[in-house]
Amino acid sequence: MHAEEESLSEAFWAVARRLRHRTKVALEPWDLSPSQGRAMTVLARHGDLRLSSLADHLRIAPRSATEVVDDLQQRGLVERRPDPADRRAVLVTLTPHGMSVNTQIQAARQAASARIFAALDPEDRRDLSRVLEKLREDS
Amino acid sequence: MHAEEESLSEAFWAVARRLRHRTKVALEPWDLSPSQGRAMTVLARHGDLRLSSLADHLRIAPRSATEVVDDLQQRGLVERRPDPADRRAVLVTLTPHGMSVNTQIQAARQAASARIFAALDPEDRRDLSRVLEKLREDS
DNA sequence: CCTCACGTTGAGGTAACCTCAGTAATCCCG
DNA sequence: CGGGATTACTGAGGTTACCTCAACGTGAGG
Repeated sequence: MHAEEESLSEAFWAVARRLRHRTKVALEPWDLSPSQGRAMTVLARHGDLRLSSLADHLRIAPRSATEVVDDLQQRGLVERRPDPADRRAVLVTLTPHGMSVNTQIQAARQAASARIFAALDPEDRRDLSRVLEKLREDS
Repeated sequence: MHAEEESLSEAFWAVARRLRHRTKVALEPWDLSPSQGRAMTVLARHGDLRLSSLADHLRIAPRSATEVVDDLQQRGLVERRPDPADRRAVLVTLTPHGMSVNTQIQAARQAASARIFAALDPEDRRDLSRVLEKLREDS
C-alpha cells in the first residue's frame, strides 16, 4: 500500500510535469509572467476587479500587483479606471485587445492539454474525471 | 468536448495544487530548496554522482550545482569525494545522516500524498493508476 | 474634522537561479 | 612528452518575480 501511494503520486507528478511543460511552451508567444497570465484569466472570469482584490486573487502583495498591472497596461491588455463607487479605488479591466489575447491564450492552453488527454478514450476520461473530483474536495 | 478538456485539466491542476501544497508543508521542517530536495532524492536513487551529472539531473547549471552541494554539505547531508576513476571529478554522496534524513523526507512526502489519496477506494486507485500511465508516455 | 483605507512610489531585500571569465588539477591523444 | 580538452571551484554581476517598509496624495465616512 505504501508503494502504491508512492507510485500514484509519482505518476501524478509525471503527468503534471508534462502538462506544465506543454502549457509553458504554448504560452511562450505571449511572454507573460505567471502572475500576468493568471491575472488575465482572473480578469476574464470576474470582469472588473479592484487592484487590491486582484492582488488577493493572485496571492501577491498589493505592491506587486501594481507592477503586474503596470506591465499589462503598457501592453494594452488591461485598463485602469476609477471605481465609481469609491474614487480612491482603481478598477482593472481587460481591454478589447486583452480579451482577444486572453481568448487566444485559453485556446492555446486548451490545445496543449488536449494534446495530452487525447491519449484517453471516453471511458478513461470518465474515470479520470470521477476520481479527480474525489481528490479535489472542492476548496 | 472542449469543455471536457477544460475541466479535465482544470480538475487535474486543482488536485496538483492540493498535493503540492500538502507536500510543501510536509517538507518545511527541513527547509530545503527545491533543488536541494531533488538532489537528495536523486542521490538516494543513484548513489554517487559526479557534480556535473547531478547538475544534469537537476537541470541546473554546474555553477549552481556547486552551491547546492555546498549547502547540503554544510548541513552534513552530503559528502564530496574524489572520483577514483578521474581525479578531476568529484563524487557527491549522501552521508549516513543524509540517508536518514532522506528517509524521513520520503516518509513525510508519502504521508502527505497518502492523506489526499486516502479519499479513493481500491477501484478508484486502479482506474487512476491506469489512466495516469497512459498519460505519462514515459519520457 | 479626523482618522482610516486605497493605490502608488521609492528604496531596499530575497531566493534561486543564470552567464561569463579565470584558475588549478588532471586526463588523454598524437 | 606536450598541449588541448575536461572537471570543478570561485568571483562578479545579472535576472525574475516576488517581498517588506515607509511615505504620499486622495478620498471615504463617522
